[in-house]
Amino acid sequence: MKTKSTTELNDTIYKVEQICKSNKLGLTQIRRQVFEIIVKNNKPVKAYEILDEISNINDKSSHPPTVYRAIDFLIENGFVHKLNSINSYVGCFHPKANKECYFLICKKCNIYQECCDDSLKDRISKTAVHHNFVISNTTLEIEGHCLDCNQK
Amino acid sequence: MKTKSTTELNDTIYKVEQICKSNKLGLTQIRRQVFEIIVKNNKPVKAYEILDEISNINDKSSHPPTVYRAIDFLIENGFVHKLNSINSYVGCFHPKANKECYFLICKKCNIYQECCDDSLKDRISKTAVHHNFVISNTTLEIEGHCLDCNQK
DNA sequence: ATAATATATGTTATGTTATAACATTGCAAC
DNA sequence: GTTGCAATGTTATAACATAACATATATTAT
Repeated sequence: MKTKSTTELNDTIYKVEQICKSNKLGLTQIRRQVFEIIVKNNKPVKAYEILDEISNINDKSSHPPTVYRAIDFLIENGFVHKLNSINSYVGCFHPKANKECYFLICKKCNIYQECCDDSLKDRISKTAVHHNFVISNTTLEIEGHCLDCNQK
Repeated sequence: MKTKSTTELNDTIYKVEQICKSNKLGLTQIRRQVFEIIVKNNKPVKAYEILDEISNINDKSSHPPTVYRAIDFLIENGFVHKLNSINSYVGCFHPKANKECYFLICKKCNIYQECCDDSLKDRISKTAVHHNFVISNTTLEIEGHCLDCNQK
């Protein structure tokens, strides 16, 4: 699975900054730090891993609520997604473009890919309609093995 | 959302008993109790709720591993599914028929429905193929509101 | 029947993930 | 400059889950 380039990472961070600016969302230092930790990791990150990194960066120990609050902010605004199946967080590489994101998670190398194609989205929404159900939030996480790991 | 009838519940329990018998799976007392608690609740159940009920039934306090081990057995054999988005467990009403199950979960009344249609399954598997990905496990949980709750 | 083995359960302790509740700070608007 | 609000700090604890080892129960081979 292809990892993200530095350019992609910086673009993503820049994009989020712009969105926050134009929407008057307070991208405070901590929120920014948490976001950077998540996107730069390039793999799903755990809340307590973020907590450790934040503590290191700022040279003083932080507490869980600090991190969870930042994560909440980032999720609310579509900059980060939670992978429920592995209690981890990942950056969104097309913030605001998709409300819903679907993921492929490689169990071996732990790298993930977003797979938000419309046909899948359509299929899910048709399923909901068929059951008279109004969607507020969808979790689709496909675990397995990516091409690289499968060939090894 | 329609709840399950007593007949359906009993059928499900009976079916699981038969599957265990013919596959030489030890459906021990605790495993059976945990399964019954899950299916009879008719809504997603939390591990510690099960723990309480088990303790009541058996008139002595049980410990978390007892419940989690039973859950593991039931999940491994396809009798129960975990809803990762809400850390809860639900019974499967067509055990063994589907390896993967997809769910609609009403945030208001907390009732859930399975929605394992083939077209959805196909779409997901096509998505995986398209990304050169081999699926081992899929989590699809659609949260929102069911017809009844929406009309209120 | 009995020993050997495997399977399941009991028990204690602890690890991991997440939030409640309240105090404090920083900053903008009046 | 004080009121109000958003964000953060801090303490404590809730909620979810497993490791590790002891004991019991079932299965099987002899």
